[in-house]
Amino acid sequence: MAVKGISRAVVRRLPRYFRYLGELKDEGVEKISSQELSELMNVTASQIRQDLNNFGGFGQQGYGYNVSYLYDEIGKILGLDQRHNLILIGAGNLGKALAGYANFEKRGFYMRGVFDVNPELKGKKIRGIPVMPMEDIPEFVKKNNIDIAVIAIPKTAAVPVARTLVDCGIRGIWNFSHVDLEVPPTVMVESVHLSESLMRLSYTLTNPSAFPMQ
Amino acid sequence: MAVKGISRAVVRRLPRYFRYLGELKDEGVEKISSQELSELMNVTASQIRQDLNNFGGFGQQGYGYNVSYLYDEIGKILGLDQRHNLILIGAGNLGKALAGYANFEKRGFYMRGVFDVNPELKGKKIRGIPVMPMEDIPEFVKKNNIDIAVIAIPKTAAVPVARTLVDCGIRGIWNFSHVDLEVPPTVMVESVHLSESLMRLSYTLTNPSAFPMQ
DNA sequence: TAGATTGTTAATCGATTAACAATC
DNA sequence: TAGATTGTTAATCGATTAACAATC
Repeated sequence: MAVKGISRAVVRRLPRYFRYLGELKDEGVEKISSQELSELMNVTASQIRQDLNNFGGFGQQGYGYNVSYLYDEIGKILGLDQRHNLILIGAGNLGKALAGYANFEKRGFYMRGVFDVNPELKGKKIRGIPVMPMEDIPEFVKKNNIDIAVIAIPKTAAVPVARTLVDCGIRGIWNFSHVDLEVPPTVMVESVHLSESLMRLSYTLTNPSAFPMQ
Repeated sequence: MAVKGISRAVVRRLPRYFRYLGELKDEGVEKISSQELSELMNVTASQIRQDLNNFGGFGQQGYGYNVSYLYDEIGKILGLDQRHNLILIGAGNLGKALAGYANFEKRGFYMRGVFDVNPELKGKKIRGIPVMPMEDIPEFVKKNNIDIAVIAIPKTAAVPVARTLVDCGIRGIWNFSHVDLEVPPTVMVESVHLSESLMRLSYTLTNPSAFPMQ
């Protein structure tokens, strides 16, 4: 299933296809053409066909795409058929919000441990998981086969924590701190810079002429 | 300052420039060349110069860019010199995390009201702001000159709320619900689809060959 | 002035769209 | 078979990079 040489632009769009197909599936829609899907998603049918064909021929000429099959296939491409063990670092408001996101488990993401610098939180439970002190991270990651760390702490703390995580063999980091973490090329980082997102909204409000069509 | 015809790619990068320049400024760095900044940010110097020149000549040949001046100018381009009045819709974990983000005020974003469907929350305070019932939204938006609504509620609730907001003249929506909100072209929507972000991370973990260089 | 570095044009690269032959 | 729609190639468009003249 894994295909190399997929452009970033395509990867960025895949989860959105997955979301729309999931909704169609829930609505009981059995088949859809690239044309119909393109109208739903506000993209071109050509782009949909090009994107999907990076991974194989999922459709059938004269028919279209089987919604349920395509949904499953994109899920596999995204690795959602596999289990991932996560830890959360930072049990503040944002961390709690992320840990509490119920759908994660449905997609194979299991929160296994929560860590925080605040000693008062030690032993308290977030979603049934006791909060542990930061120094326990390395042992926990190794013993529990942790793939992904969710970083929801200030940037000054995030940099050394990322180093620790890399040293104990983490594979991926979902980064919410306001810094671009530098890691070896084998470690994948996906950052969500919330303040940058808000600034983009601010830009479009300040410069409405910039996007006349949307 | 507002310039039209700026590409999406440039707008996406602007807040990142702003972040790096802010850090340089805090470190007391006075001037920087596109070359130096490019090494710091892992982009090309050419791209930096092209991006900045969309908005004017902020540099000086033979010298480089004045950090503090460039920081201020990009801030103005992003509209961060202006005040924005926000409301939060949805006082769950994520909503609380967003309301509690202290730096917002520093950038001119003021949280004025919080709304939630849960009657038990009514009158309780989030960051000093009492939670109000959803039906109070229209009056509150109009009376308090609200620009931006932050939507942190499930998608089924988000769709009708967005309609209400549009009807009472909201200018921008910062959308955290898992749906693409459909609004008139005069209303700006910036969506943060957290689950899509996590799926992209999952993809890169499942298909490591896809990004050999980062 | 000489050296450095921008601003900007031209060249390249990559991503999107259009078109159509293949095929169900 | 005829009609529909994919898979895929070719054309277009846009974004990035390279190069260098302008200029501080």
